[in-house]
Amino acid sequence: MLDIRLIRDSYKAVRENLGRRHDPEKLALLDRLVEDDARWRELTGVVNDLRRRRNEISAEIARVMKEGGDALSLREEAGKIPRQIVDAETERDLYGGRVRDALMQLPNLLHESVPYGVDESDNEEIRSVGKPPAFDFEPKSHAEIAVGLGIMDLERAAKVSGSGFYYLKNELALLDYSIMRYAIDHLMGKGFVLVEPPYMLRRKPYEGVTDLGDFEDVMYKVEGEDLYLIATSEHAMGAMFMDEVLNAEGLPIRFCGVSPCFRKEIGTHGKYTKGLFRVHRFNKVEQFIFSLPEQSWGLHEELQRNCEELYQELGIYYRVVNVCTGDIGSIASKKYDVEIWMADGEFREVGSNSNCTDYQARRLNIRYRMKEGQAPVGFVHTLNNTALATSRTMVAILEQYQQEDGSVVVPEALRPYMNGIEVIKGALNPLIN
RNA sequence: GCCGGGGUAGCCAAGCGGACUACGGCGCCAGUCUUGAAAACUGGUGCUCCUCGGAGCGCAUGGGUUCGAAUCCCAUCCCCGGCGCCA
Repeated sequence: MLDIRLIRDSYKAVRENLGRRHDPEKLALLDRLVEDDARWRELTGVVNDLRRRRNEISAEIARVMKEGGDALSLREEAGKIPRQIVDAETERDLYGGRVRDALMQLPNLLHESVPYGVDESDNEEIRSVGKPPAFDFEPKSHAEIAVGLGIMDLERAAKVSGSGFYYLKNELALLDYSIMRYAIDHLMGKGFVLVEPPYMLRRKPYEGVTDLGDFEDVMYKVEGEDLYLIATSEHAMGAMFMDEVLNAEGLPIRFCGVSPCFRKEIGTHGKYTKGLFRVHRFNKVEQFIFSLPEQSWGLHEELQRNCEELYQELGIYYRVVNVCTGDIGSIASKKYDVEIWMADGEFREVGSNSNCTDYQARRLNIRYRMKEGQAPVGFVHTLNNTALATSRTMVAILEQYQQEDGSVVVPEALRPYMNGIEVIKGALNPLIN
């Protein structure tokens, strides 16, 4: 959420910034917001005047009655006011509600270093690390490999749950847990606090962390309850300090969240959906930071280094892009995506790293104070980064570490977590195909 | 799930239809004093709007009763205790 006062004071600059997103609807929304806000302020004055009249007369009635007098005519006059107040309030609230709704729909302001562009083809490649594996055979997709090894079953998952689900077995299930433990150990070693959050959130905190459109396209709602399955632990961790004031001396707070992620993936037809790449549930280890405003840009780079270390130690070939103004989404002020190289020669996103500045914090009312006992001075900044999403990391490992015979070499960094398994051969469970 | 008790400012806490302009304390800020600090004393300490002098709002949240609600009524949420159920 943007600061209404910033919009009032710097309308032109805000409009120009939002204009870089190639979304004319948002600009129209902004213009309407400014008009509605002016009307709201006008009506607030009217309501205040009426309330002042009422308060004055009520005080007069109290005084007269205390002196044993009869306040009949005053009471009659006072009796007319509530109706007027209700009418004026009703109109004021109409505009107030419109202002609030518009504020909740306006995206974050973009950082100046975000490249200008229309869609993902305009994202700016910053660097690539590693190199494509030198196969002297025709490489297979991860789905072919995993099904071939008998360590993944998509058909039976589709039978009972529909497409986008999977059964993982033996080495691949173990690989999933190994990736999580590997990422957890890496981040805890850097002082991140490990958090296993609630897997469901109420609507109100959820509106604070995400785009409202996600309630239709992304999150699963629990029937008959005010609860939504989390699409990422980012959401549960961001909401954690809702309506609180944090002490500056305790910032930044670094969290390492681990959870399953549930996503409807509505509107993703036509995108790459094979195998484990785009699924309705996967596990993820997430970095999340609450910081002071002046710390967040430095921390954004720190998160990026941390997650790239994870890919580098795994020996995965990847590249980093600076996501452009047309592709960045509404919450982030700046976003880096990490994309892995896949066996068909394409790079695809495995994780992203966002500085959300004060956008989520203002929606969630998470402020900070300089010292215990002092008044809050502003909103914290929040940052989130996919350390490792297990599903897509497994895609990278299966495709980049595959061998001609269909087996897959386990990256050395994961072997301690894989009971020492060096090569996945799929021989552990011969009776189930 | 049932029965009690509760939710008041950053924290603790009083008030329980009209002088509430929400008692008091802690913390915090400023001033006095001091070489400096502490202590002591004095004042301040939430949000919104505008015509910067004010006004309005604020007692978990949302409704209602009333000329007037922190106070009475209803609903919801959360916390504590007891009972029930349970991995």
